[in-house]
Amino acid sequence: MFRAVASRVSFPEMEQSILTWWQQNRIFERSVDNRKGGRRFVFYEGPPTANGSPGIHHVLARVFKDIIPRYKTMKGYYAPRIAGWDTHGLPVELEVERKLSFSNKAQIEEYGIDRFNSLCRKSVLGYLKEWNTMTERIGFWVDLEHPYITMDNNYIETVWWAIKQMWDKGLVYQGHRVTPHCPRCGTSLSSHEVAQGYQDDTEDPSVYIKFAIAKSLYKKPGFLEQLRDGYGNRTADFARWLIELVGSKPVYLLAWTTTPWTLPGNTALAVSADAEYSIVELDNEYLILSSARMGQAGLDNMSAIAKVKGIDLVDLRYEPLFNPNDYGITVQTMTLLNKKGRPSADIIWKQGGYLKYPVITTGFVTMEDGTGVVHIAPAYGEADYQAGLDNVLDFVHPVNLEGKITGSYPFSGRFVKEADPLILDDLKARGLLFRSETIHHTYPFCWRCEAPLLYYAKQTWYIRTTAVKEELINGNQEINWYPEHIKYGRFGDWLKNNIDWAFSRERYWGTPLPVWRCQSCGNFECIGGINELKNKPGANGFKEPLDMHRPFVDEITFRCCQCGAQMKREPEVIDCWFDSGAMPIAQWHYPFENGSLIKDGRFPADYICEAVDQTRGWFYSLHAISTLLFDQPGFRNVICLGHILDDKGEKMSKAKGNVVAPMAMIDRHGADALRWYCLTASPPGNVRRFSEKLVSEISRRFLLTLWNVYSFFVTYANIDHFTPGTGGMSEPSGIDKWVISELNQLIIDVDQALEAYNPTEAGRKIEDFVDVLSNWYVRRSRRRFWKSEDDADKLAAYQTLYQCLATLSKLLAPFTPFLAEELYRNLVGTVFPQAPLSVHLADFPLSDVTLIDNQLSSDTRLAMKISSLGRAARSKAGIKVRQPLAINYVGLVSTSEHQALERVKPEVMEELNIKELQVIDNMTALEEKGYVISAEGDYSIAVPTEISAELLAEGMAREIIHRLQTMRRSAGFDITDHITTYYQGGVYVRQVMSDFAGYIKQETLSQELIESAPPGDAFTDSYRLGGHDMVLGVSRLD
RNA sequence: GGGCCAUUAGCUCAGCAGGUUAGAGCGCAGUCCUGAUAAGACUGAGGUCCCUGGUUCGAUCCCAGGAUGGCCCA
Repeated sequence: MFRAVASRVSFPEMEQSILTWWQQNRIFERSVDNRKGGRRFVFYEGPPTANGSPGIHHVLARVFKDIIPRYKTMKGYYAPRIAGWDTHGLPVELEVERKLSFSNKAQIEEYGIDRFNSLCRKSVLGYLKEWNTMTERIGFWVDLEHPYITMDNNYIETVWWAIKQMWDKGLVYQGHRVTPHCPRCGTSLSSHEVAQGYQDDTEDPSVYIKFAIAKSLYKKPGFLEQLRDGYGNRTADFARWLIELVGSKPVYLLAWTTTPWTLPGNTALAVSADAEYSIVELDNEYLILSSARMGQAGLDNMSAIAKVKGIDLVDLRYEPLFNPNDYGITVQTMTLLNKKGRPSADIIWKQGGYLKYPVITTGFVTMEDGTGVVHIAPAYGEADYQAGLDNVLDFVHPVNLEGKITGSYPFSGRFVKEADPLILDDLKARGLLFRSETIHHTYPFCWRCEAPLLYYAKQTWYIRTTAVKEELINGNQEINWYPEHIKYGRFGDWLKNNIDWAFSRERYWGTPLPVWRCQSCGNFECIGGINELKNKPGANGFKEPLDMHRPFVDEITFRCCQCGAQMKREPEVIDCWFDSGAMPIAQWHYPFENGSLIKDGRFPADYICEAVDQTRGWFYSLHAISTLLFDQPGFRNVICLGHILDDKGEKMSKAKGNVVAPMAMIDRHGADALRWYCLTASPPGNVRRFSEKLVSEISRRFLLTLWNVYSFFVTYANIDHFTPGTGGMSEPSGIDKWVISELNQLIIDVDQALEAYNPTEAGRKIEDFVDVLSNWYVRRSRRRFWKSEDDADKLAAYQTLYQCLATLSKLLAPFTPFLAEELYRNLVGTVFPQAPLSVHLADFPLSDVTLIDNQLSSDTRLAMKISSLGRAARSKAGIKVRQPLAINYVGLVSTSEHQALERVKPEVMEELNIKELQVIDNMTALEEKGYVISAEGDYSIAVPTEISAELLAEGMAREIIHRLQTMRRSAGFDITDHITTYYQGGVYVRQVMSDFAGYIKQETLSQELIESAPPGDAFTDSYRLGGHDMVLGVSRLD
């Protein structure tokens, strides 16, 4: 006997009891351990931060993370999975800062880094319980008892080891980087924070500045000759030509900017190599600007005295607007290797005591705005900085971290925005301001204090990822991306444009940068482990128990191996993306423990899954670190999920109040419903609109339908004491063979789709199958289950439906683990004691291809099609299906389908309640005879509207049966109860009752049909059917 | 400003080497069936396949340009 199954079900309650059972029997652990001999399947969990409540997008990710390893486990793979928590980083610090109402770094230092970090440590796992509850409740199987945690000493030690590896290969260096900086908070902001603070319609100056060509320099005796030696004839000849052209009049390059305060930092002007530039005369002076931009600069009607290409202007020298040497500002040269290989020329300039200030070309000069001559200040823009490196420009930075001008300028000491008008006044007085206006544009502000952000070059530690750029790109070839376009799209482009990874942060709560610097000679040393640090000569400052975080690690010093002075740690911590990217090794404390993990198959991952925003986050850090350390990608297959929006297509945010709480959704609809929604509602890579309506719809349409089939099966199987695997010979009918054929095809389809990391397609196939199982197989086979004879046909029906449900439980196990378990334990567990205890310990079903019958499949499709058309025609004619009809005629275009129709004829006849079905060529003739025709595509069907008295009587009998059945149920009788039926009516009713007595008795389990008023205790009702009044009554027999 | 993705019925989504009449579910209107019953089936209404060009005998599909939305980056 199966456990009785009610047709009504609370999925959340059912799931809870399954959940408890799993925990009691440690099913997850066993599902993993059982497969220990099998091939490894490696899944990496991208660690979330548990300092906030999990959202619906986390559920989406976890469902997709879960399904593949579950499937692989059932396919025989050994797939241990470890949970992980990301615990470091600015978001954690900001959360704590908010709690303490801090607004800048000075307050943190004042408060004490130790106290601050201990609050971070407490705060970061504050929502761990909620996360674990959610994770377990949705059935995401991952080892939550032994998670990796990025703030653990062991984890940090591996990260140090990784950095040291890179250090030893010369891949770690200190350089400058331009970052968005909040002058009020005194800190850099992450790109995420910057994105939050853009304000449209910000008013800023829009000014055109004249940069004077350094004529006096060119006129110095011997200078052009020197230039010719250093830079070649072209540069010298062009300079000479220009000087001669303008004669005694001054000549200016006209540039445009919206940030006058960056002008003192200007050290170059950029032009577009291919663009045409005009030299125009105005008020006894000459201006050079892009021909295409003259209109916007107010020079519409000017005619050029000469036109040149941008490339001609390159290396032309101009006078600084503010010579830094005059204002006490240090000039640095951007020291990286000069890629152009012309050191000699720079030496000439420097020896002459001249500033460099050249015209250069860059790719980013546009003709969209400005003058086609772009002001370059390497200290104040990322592109400018890069241009500075490429061209070995001078570097001038007269602004401090509070955003105030330094040096001895007339506007020194002012905040940059306040300095803007003073700078313009100064330039105007010297005749260098060509035009001054204002514009409205988008500009970033600090999201906390609303100060305008300034882009500064700051000192930062880098990992030279560009050194392995080719390897990164080649490694990407081996990764299967789902959806595919990410591979050469977003991710591929990112790799193609790879720049070195600025991985240090001037913050507090993070993995400390393991670099010590000698306070005397400046020698750097990188430390790759705790023992290494302890064994350093003169190592000092350790505290037990060891905490590798700041400020404790800052206390540790040792002796410089070069000069013997004290080595102190550099103050930075590292980017938390490095932490998570190092998880393949750090979760195992490699190489201090688990030294074999690279060789024993624990690296790389076979599968990872996160949302699309991780392309530049975890996907990249994982790929980069794996490539840097082991010269291979860290993962082989990745599902990249789209984002979730609310039902109106808007981003979910706490401020808007449209955030969906996953647990509430699960409490109402169950985890399986939510899982099924996530897996099948839309392709994983797409943006999706979430709405509770869709979840409940899925629950109704799919889960409840399946449940009803299951409940139907169990109810009748128990009545008939059906026990799978026992009993005599069965005789599978056509429809049995058909559904078994569909089932075996389904196994193939689902298997292939999951193998191809496409759960959505796999799920949709299952949906289709359950639909036809319920609405064709069960509906059409129902009578076979409740007929009274226990024959081979009935047995076949039970065996068939049993096989479908038992197989479905296994196919569904990775998708809806709870419902699958419920089905399996009741259908399989109760009957086969030797079978695996849980569906999740079972093997994935194997298809028997010999049972797949394509002809049967297409025949049945035809039967469905014709039946559907037949019902449509009846509907049009107003004839109920319950009314038997003598004949229907079918029109078919394809002659091959004539035979097919012959094969399914009995089924269609039964489905349409007709006595005969014939193929006919000429439909129009029938139409003239009053038949009602319904047609679609190549198919048509005709139904008669005239019905014989005999058939009408039969229809009446069926009508009466229907009423009696309804009464039985209303009276509360059991399905198997036998009854006595009473009736009263006219002659016609009496005739029908007697003509169809056997049929009526059989269908309604009536012992007798008695024509009399029903006794008082009978359930009674009166009807008017087809114009005939009658009273019916039913009473139960003991 | 650049890159990627999406745009098909009121909503959520399928679809198509380019091929006659583009589908499903929900919702709506109507009908039916029923011992799966707080289910189910059928029918109907509902479409500029985002727009404009191009390629083609033929374009929802391929190409170019544009619009809108989303994401990433500036």
